[in-house]
Amino acid sequence: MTDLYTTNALRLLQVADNFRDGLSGEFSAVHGISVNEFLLLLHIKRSASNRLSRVDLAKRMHVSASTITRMAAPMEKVGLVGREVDQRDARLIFVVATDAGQEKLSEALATFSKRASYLFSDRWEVDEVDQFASMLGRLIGGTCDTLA
Amino acid sequence: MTDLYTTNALRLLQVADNFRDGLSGEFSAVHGISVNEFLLLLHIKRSASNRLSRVDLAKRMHVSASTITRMAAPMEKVGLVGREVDQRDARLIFVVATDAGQEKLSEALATFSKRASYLFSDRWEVDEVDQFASMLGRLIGGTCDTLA
DNA sequence: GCAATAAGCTTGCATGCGCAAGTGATTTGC
DNA sequence: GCAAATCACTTGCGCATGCAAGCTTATTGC
Repeated sequence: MTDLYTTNALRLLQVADNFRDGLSGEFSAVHGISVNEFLLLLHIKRSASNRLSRVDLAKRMHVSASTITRMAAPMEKVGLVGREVDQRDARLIFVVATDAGQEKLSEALATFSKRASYLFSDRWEVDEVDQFASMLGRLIGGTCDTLA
Repeated sequence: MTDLYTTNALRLLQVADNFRDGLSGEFSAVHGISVNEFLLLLHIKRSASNRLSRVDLAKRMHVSASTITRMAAPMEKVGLVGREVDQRDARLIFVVATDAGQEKLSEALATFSKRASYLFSDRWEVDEVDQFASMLGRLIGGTCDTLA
């Protein structure tokens, strides 16, 4: 049949898909944002100075720069994020979270954590969760700016 | 900060994204198919009778029925899949893999396995891989038709 | 200094996808 | 038996996204 590496990779994709799908539904219904909008806010909050340039966001989120432009526009309109310019480099336009944006992130993060708990807590021992975290940490490696 | 469940879920999404992105690039460059087209072929191969109806495929792949219709059309045109009708129920249109489709799947599966090996083998002990498989298996649960 | 190159961002175009409506085939209720 | 409901599939429409081209601003080479 197929080796264990392959099986693991397939299951990894499947589990992530399932989780993301469920999350997407609850996010749009309860908070009115998409998973990617949530991740955008989260990346900003986890950044060093609470703001990120568009290309920086694009790299961290694994999307193109144009996607960031088109994601940020409606979020500005709704008041979740604002823009700041760099004094030194007029090319840079930072995305910052407004108070409303931070509030929205906080609510969405609660939903996220709730679903994460459902995923693990019922069927897992505490030390297994620890070990799983360490395994995932190694899989992420140093390849990208880590979110968690 | 954030609890371990949340961290794990974030990392899970991140690892899956990374893997899928890399896979997508190599698939389109080397095999000329998308990840979803690969998964479609794989679902058919893993099915009981080497063929699946469109709604069946949609459920297993977590996409809408219209997506299957639109994915299958170009794959038929290129000769990777064919269609079979059910004698009993004229509504059903099964998707089957042609010889070329099975060949393509086989090549793509080799690429997939190679990348899966890269992901795990360098940094993992054998029994860790075992344990990871069991953990992912529990995360998938009985919620959906399993692919691996 | 100034031309050439590069970086950050935006926009036009094409693609992939979900949702809702439509069509034809089958099952159900009575 | 037949009308109504259900199911499998397709199609029109809108949204999200990547790629390539273009614009503006910085940097580099000389």
